[in-house]
Amino acid sequence: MGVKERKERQKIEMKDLILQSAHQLFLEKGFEEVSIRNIAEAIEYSPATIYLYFKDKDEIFYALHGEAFKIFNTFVSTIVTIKDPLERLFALGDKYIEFAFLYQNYYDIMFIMTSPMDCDKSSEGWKEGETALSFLESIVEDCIKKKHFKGQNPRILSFTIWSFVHGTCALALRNRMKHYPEDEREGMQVEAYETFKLMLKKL
Amino acid sequence: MGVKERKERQKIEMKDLILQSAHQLFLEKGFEEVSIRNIAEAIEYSPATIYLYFKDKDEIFYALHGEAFKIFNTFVSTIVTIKDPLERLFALGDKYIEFAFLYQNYYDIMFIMTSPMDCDKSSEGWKEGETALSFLESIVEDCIKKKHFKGQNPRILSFTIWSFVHGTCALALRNRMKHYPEDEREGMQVEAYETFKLMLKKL
Amino acid sequence: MGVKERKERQKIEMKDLILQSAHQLFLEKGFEEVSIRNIAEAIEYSPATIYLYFKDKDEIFYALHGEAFKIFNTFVSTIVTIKDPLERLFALGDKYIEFAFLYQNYYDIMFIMTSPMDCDKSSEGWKEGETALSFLESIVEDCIKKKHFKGQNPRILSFTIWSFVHGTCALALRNRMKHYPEDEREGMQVEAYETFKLMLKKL
Amino acid sequence: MGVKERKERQKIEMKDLILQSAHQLFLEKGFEEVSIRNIAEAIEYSPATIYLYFKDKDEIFYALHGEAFKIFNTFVSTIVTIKDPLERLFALGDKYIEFAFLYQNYYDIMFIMTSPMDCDKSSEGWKEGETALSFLESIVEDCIKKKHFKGQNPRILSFTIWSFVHGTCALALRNRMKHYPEDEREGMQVEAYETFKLMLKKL
DNA sequence: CATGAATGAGAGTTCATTCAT
DNA sequence: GATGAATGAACTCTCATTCAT
Repeated sequence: MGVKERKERQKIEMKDLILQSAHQLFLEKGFEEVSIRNIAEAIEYSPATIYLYFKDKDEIFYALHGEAFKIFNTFVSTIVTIKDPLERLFALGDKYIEFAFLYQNYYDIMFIMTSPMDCDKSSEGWKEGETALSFLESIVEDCIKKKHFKGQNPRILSFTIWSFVHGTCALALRNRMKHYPEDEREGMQVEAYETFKLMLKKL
Repeated sequence: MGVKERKERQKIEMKDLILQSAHQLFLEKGFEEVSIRNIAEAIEYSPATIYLYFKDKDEIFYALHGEAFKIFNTFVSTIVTIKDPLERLFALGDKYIEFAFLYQNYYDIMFIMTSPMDCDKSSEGWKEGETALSFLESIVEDCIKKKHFKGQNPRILSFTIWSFVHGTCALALRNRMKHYPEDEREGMQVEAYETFKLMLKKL
Repeated sequence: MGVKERKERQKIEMKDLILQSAHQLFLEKGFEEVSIRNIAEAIEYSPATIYLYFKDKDEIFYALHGEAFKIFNTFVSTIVTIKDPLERLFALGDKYIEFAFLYQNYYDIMFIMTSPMDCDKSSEGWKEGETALSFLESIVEDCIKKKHFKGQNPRILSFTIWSFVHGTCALALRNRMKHYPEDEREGMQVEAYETFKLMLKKL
Repeated sequence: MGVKERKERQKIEMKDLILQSAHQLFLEKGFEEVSIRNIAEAIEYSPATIYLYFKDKDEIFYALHGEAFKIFNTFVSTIVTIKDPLERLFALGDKYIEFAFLYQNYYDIMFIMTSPMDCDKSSEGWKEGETALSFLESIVEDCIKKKHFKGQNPRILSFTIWSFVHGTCALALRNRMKHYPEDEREGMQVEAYETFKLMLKKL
């Protein structure tokens, strides 16, 4: 019976290999530009092999979608050690923005891309998505417990915060800051977030 | 003598027909996924015909982009009559969000879609874009003159505001509010904006 | 009845205009690269207009074929004034080669291109072609009368000469001299012809 | 164990099949007029299949070009055994002309057809071309050593000879001897070459 | 007489996918 | 389990040509 398990393990390893390669290419070239062939070449297998592990191209990207959220959750979770809830909240924002720019293409899949997100298949991926959101909400609740954001509804406020950080990232990632001089854009991002934090503090 | 004019009009009508069709398809499938062939089929003309009216695929996109901004600017300009700058600012936000949901497709083209936006060709389309932005900035300046937002830089604050309203719209339009019950989503939008306005007031 | 003639004349003028334009473009861009559209644009008429004067693209090129020979014959005829037949023959060779490089694309139609030369339509064009050949043969005959080329058959010798000059031009025009350094090619052409003339003299 | 080899062989056979088909079509219609689709249809495969064996249209041409030169060099090399250099030279001419008529299509590709010959890619194909030329030049040099062609530069003289033989072949292959009665054409070829040889002897 | 509008056909090329081996 | 070979369908774009006006 060890055989079965070994096979199982190998299958998973191969899937991982494919996903990693796809991930890599994806970051380098963007979603549309990556072809099954590219992925296959990168791992030095034939395109046909890919189909032994994934039904079609979409399935690969659903998998990546799930993975993206896993990476995100891990990336962001380092802040749990921060005691003060407000500081923790601010640190979460930092991390969120950092992630968006570090893993631009993942961020894009997670929060911007249209494509096959609507389908039910993606439901697995979204489990992770909800985790992320709950994480934010629980921190906001902690803040409220500590007398911040008096009178605010944690869900609404969380969504407000999310809206801001997403907006600032999405505008940048989708190239909508061109009218600002190139060398100022990054600074503007930072300062806008500072401004938003100030607003939160005063709330 | 009306012949020339009629032809002129027909030409414009045809361009419009193409644009509308393209518009529709871009939104259903995304820029990359729409082909000249698709557009042609949709309007029941041959692909070659498209090229009589638009140089290439990009040109179609730029045309839509430009159009969208024109509509946007008109739509939003009704608020100029509001005396109080803070109220004017809030009304602008209302209008912005209203526009995003009323003209979802245009909004998408303007602020979300990936596209050949990087090229310089788009400069024309972006004139209108800058107009929109300056409009926001001037209102924020007016607010500052009236002693609101003490110590804030109008450009940064404008970008902060834009980030929020864009974020809230983009999450909704791109279907990222699925974990909220469907009948609450709209309300959350509204309340988040209320919260944000409150934050601005306290700033 | 003058009306009919005027119309006739105008028709010919228009045909000429088209041919001239085609000629021009043809020299600039080469046969394959010229489109009906190009020609139409150049004379500031619509493509459809071309079809009022020529049945199709081929017909234009048959016409050019005929014109090419006319130009060739005119170009070459200046040498008739040379008294000495051997010098006249040599001058003919000079002119031939000069023509080939001056009107590369015409030369190509006349002597190299495959295309529709086989068809019977081109018979008109070939009348002129035969004129050119007879011209050469008559000069060779003159040389023989003057005791050159003892014992040679003028037709054969004419063909020998034609073969050489054509060969040297065809190799150059069809880019088969690339292994010679670029700056030597022209010199080689000249010297090869000098060598050939020397051979003729010694014959 | 023969599997790998069989596959190898099949691959080569397929390449050959494509080349032969392309070869055929190029000659019937000319390089520009042949499409990948044509070739594919001719061998009853899909267009995409062609791309499994050749990078693009050009590569097919280069392959044919190279092949042609290889055959040519082999065909012509039989004359090396001839002792007397002048006779060897004349025999080379015979072989050249024989090749041209025996392998009309290859000759056309090698020396007549327009094509993407200008690119550097063709360098491989041209190695063989240069071999052919050096071969001629070395024979001419041998002749000179034996006191023929007094005072002549071997490169120039070689090009002169090449020009003649090419000219005579090219005029025939490209149907420019129509004004000579059909049954005389071959004889004229032969006699013209005889005349040329006589000229060389007297040089 | 001239043309604007339209198109069918075709170019080269790439891709996701399948299937016999 | 892995793949080489193959393909159908699609892509953007250009061209010669037609026809109603």
